[in-house]
Amino acid sequence: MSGTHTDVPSMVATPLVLPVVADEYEQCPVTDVLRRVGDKWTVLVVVVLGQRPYRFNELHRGIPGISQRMLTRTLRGLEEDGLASRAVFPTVPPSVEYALTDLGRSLLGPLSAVADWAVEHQEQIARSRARVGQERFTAGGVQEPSRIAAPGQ
Amino acid sequence: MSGTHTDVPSMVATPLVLPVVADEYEQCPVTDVLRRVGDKWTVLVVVVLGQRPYRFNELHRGIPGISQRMLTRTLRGLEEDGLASRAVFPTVPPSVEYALTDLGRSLLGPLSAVADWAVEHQEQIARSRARVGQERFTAGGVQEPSRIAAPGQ
DNA sequence: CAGTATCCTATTTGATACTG
DNA sequence: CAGTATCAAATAGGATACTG
Repeated sequence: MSGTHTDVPSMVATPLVLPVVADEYEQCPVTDVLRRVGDKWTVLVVVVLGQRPYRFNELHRGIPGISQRMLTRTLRGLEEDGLASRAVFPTVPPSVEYALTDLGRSLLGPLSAVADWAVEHQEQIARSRARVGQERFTAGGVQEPSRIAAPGQ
Repeated sequence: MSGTHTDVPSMVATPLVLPVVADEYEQCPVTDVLRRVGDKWTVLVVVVLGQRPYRFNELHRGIPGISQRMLTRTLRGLEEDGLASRAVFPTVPPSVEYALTDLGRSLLGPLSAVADWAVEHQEQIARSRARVGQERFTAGGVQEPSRIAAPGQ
């Protein structure tokens, strides 16, 4: 990470002294977006809207499995953050068009960095999960009786 | 996003036909990592471990606000995915050292892309939230009576 | 069409106490 | 020191029904 947001100590010795109060993390912009982006549907909606503007039910059909309620909530969230726009056309029946804003489109790049990483390493991760699952079933021993003799305090 | 994982239609016309079953998204590697990374503590722990290895209570002190339970769970998750390693030294009292693996370190880059985006746009997002909050209080009208007359069904 | 309202379940997180 | 166990609270998510 860049280090601009929540300054983790540059390289201080134990004990580490973070310049933060107990819950400053709650307001950390990085934690903030990652939690939004980490919810169940946001990324998917952003990616789909990244293709072109969509109307509500069109999105609903386009993202199988999402409930009307969650689609609404997700879109409201994106709108609130200025990532998507909502344009209402007073026709009958009404038509509402959602589209990414410039800000929303600017997120597509960074997002794909993580996405690419995920795709690239998915097998390795899957293998790790399987292996750790096995180890839980078998072993009970200590891995490395080496290196450190006694911990500092 | 790269398009390798969940192929969103390249640019097909309405109605869009996603080549996915209802809940294939649940197993999408991208959704998968983003949900892990979107939890409350994982990114923070990864970033701190990105500095150097830490022992358990050292991490606990280094991340104010995290409970012992969540620190354990977060670390177990990272370990399971192969992002962090856990080395037990059979001293008395016991000493356990956590560190990022190569895989874990390889995530730092992609993560910082999103992190930098968040830092860069945090004010714009904050302003948007404030503005939308205001609009909820005031307006009730339609924004754009323009462009479309009647929606296609 | 594009939602809202309500109810309910599941998952996440936190607080507290105890242990090898 | 490095956890585990248990319980409670908060939040996310889903199903269903109704509406301008």
